[in-house]
Amino acid sequence: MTYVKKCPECGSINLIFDKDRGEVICRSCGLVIEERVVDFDQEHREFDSEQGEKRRRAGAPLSWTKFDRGLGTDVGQKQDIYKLSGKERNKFFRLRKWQYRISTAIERNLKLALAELKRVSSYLKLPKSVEEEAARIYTLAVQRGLVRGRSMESVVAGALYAACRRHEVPRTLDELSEASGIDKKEIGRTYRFITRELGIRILPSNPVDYLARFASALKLNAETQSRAVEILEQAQNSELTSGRGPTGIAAASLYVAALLNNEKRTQREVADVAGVTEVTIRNRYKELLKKLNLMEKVKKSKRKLLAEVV
DNA sequence: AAGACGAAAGTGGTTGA
DNA sequence: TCAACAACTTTCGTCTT
Repeated sequence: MTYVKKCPECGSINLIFDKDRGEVICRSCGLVIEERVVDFDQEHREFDSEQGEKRRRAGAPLSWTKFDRGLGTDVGQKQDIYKLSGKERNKFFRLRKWQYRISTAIERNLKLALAELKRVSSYLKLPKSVEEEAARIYTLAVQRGLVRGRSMESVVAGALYAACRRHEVPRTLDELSEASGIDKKEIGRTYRFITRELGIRILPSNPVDYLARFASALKLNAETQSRAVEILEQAQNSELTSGRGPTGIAAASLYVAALLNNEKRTQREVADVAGVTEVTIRNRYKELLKKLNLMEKVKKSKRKLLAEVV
């Protein structure tokens, strides 16, 4: 189990992993390359299946979407209890009670919250990796006491939004709002709050990430979509994109691309799927025409349309 | 009649003193 | 903490197709 393949000092590939000390050492020059390495290999050999069974210790993979990360034990499962009697049984009930008490507010909160998280995430058809990330963020937020004074649901939504952004599968605040039933502004607020408090850095989302989804919602063909990507790239090169809402830009690019490819959609239609207003599309669209010298192209394609009709 | 366009006023958030 | 500010929205009247 080695991450390092070559010794940075002498370039030798003759490395040895000292399990007891947790170090990777170069055999040629003696340099300690990595300290405190955790050995993930099995620490035993199996000579037959019986030994394997006995020695293998494994469980379900760790998951942040379980409130105790998939670990955990319940005291006293039904069948066990009836095998016992009297004193022993009382002992079990006492233990159960204690466990219930010990499972703090944090854990109970997590249980509920993660259920909610799964609900929203499956509603939005988010990939597993995003769900895991969101669960991690939420868990951190709970541990830091950031949920206090905020509704659990809004923090869940905020965590999901952040996770989406980090994984470059952005959903709009509107979509999140619809899925979770939380006000858009509220989600935005908690999102900003928890990312700031947890020091999560998030790149401004790229309009391109929205194109595919919007295009399919508008039933535009692939050609139009790639046209929109081109337009978007030109726009970014002309610095038309900074400081603007990414959804508005994506929407305007699609609108123009649709015009050019004779697949016209109304501003209203595009505006609706992108969750912006027609006015915003118009503004972006105007800028696109002016700066990218697409004016003639659009007019030309309009003339062509007319000519075809006549 | 529907869509596109543009002006004007309002909203929520950021920034900088 | 407050005011200035940019982006975006809402609303509404007008023009075009």
